Amino acid sequence: MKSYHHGNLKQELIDCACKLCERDGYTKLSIRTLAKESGVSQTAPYRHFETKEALYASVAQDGFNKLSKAIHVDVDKKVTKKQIVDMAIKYIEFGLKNANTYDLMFGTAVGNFAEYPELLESANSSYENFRSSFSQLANDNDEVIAFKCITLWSMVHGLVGILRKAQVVADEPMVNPEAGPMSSAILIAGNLEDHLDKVISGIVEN
Amino acid sequence: MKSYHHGNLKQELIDCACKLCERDGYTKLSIRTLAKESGVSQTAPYRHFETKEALYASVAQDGFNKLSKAIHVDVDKKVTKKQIVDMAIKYIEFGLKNANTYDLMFGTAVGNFAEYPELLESANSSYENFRSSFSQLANDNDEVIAFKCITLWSMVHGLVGILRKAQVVADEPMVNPEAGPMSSAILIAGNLEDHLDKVISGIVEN
DNA sequence: TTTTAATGTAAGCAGTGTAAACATTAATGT
DNA sequence: ACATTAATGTTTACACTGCTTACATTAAAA
Repeated sequence: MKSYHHGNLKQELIDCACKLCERDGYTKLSIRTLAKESGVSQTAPYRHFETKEALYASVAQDGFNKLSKAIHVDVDKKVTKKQIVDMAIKYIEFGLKNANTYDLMFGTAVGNFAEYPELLESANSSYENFRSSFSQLANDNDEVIAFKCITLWSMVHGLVGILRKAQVVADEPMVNPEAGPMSSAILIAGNLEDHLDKVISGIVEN
Repeated sequence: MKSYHHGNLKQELIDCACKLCERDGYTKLSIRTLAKESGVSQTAPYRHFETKEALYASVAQDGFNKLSKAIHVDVDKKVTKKQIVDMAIKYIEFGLKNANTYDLMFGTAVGNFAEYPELLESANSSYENFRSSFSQLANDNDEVIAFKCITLWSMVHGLVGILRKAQVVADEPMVNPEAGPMSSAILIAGNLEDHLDKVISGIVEN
């Protein structure tokens, strides 16, 4: 027989929420079904998450941790441009494969990261991974590096959003550059590495 | 006394929804309060919008129309680089000033634009404005132009997302490039025109 | 071993999207 | 001019949501 106390409810809720958020989108997630899934009463989750947003924050944090792993490159040896290109590709792949989680990480569902210090830490750490790797590629002072990082990050982050929209209409038989932004986006997706190589070169040597 | 039929309910609902969505975020919008606002029964809106998503689609469409106006440049004379830089700035300003509407336009609240042909049309038209202006700047074939357009759009679109996150912590007293992505983003925001000029040059001449 | 804090439950409020059945009126065809 | 029909509105109701309050159980601390 099961005991009154669950023992590991918080983590189980997070794990389950991560799965459900990614599968159905965070909009569809309800605390009640989450509780049911863990065999616990409707209001039990509120002992571990003050609000639904707090739960979202945990899911987002988990997302940033996974992102960090996904884009990690070994910083011991000198970082090459190919590695940064690879990093960008990994980033984009992460955004596309974990689209719903990505929404939680970069959308407005969690209004202010500062209210969730652990989330803020994971998010900043993700960026710091990227920044420190990139900084080995460009011979610039910190401020210029910061500019270039944001430029690259913006582009890659923007691409994720645009490629996702494109996938919705991706079963078009023919891709015509004049047929709208989405077709063009697909064009890029089929050629991602070359594209990023060019763009990153442009950013670094400027 | 007021008549049984409203006369202009659909448009009034859209207008009201646009306002409320922008003010409070689309998450907070409820069909019931919307109906109340127009002095009509709770379910009346369903005569004009099959689902809440359909209403969102109308708000998003309105957003794309406004975006088109905001970034419009006169195409009669030869387009200059300064005009494209200006366009980018206007785009970013639009995204920041109409952040909640922007979410509706580029988020996942409206799953598939193809289900709302008018929305799709407005969205494509926005992009076509941008593309045709940009194409006058770069002497390339359609495919290369498509690539460059998506690159610039991605960057600008990505910047909107990142700058928005940055604003949340914008009251930091000191901005230090090493203090995380958000501080760096603010750095860019204070220098947007120069930054974009450089980036756009990089994209065009490549 | 008592006290206390952490973690669980039960019941209930106010709000939501939306479906179904019905009412009123504007538009249309003869 | 009038009957019919389609459009647009209302009422009622269902199943669901986040969250609050009051209470129960048990693990941890004194």
